[in-house]
Amino acid sequence: MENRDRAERLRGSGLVPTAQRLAVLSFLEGTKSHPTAEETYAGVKRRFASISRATVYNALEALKRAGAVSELTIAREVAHYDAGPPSHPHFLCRSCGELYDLELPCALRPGDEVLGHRIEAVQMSLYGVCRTCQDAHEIHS
Amino acid sequence: MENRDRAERLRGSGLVPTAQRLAVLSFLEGTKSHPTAEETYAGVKRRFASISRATVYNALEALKRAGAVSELTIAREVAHYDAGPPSHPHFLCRSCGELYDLELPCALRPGDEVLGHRIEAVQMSLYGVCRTCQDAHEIHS
DNA sequence: CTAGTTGCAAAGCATTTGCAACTAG
DNA sequence: CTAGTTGCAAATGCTTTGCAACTAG
Repeated sequence: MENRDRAERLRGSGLVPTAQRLAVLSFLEGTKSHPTAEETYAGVKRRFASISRATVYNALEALKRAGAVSELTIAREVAHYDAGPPSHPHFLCRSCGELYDLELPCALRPGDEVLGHRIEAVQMSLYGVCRTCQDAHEIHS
Repeated sequence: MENRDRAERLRGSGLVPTAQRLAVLSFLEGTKSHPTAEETYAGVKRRFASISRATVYNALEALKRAGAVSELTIAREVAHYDAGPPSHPHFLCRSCGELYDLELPCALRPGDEVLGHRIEAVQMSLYGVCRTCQDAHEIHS
């Protein structure tokens, strides 16, 4: 019953830990992909049939505020959400569309200050062709 | 008549240097802000009244392909465009919405390889409260 | 009560698409 | 001719909003 912990965490951030929010958070923590808001809606709806789209969007916003999830703006069309540790770089392959987590430290971190600006979140986004797609291409050539 | 140079540059990248594309490129090079596609459309339309929205979007896409401009996905809702040197970090203030260029070197650069993935573009996005807004807030407290 | 949340449907808006007309080679 | 571009209007699709009903304290 990890939900106890989740509820505590949210309460600690000043958020009412509603069933809907816990369902969203639990869904995001249970996946290693980086679901979009729509994917999150679809995924959560499977276990929580009555949840509405607006509520999922609200929950994502609230969880983001609470620091429980982070929003990736690496792709132009849609936001992706990540419940993992914040501030690691991401890599988006333009060939297959796969979104990778890179386990590298980032030079800048939330809490740092740059030129007087207070940093609360950092996103390092890398774009290119992933290893797998490069290999696949070699085979065909 | 810098447009000669621009045209050459585009041709070199395999792009037909149409008047519309040159107008878009020239507009972006002439501003230090980071216009959205809509702002670019509005700005270019002032000098090139007949240009259409779709053409501006097409041109931005083409210029991006050619490496003449880069697209910032720092904000969720809209793409911003930058004709400046690629790969410097950007800072978005959540209080005033201002988008700052940070004149810092980035550890990773296009052409590098990370874990086998070939990097073609890098975006370092920082979010928080800018110096100006922090100062303004202090005054009120 | 009061403030915060939910669910629904409708609206908003940035971006894309279909397509016919145009242009450069 | 042929491929690439343009301009227009309509469509798409993610996200937000308005609002009434519900809930916790």
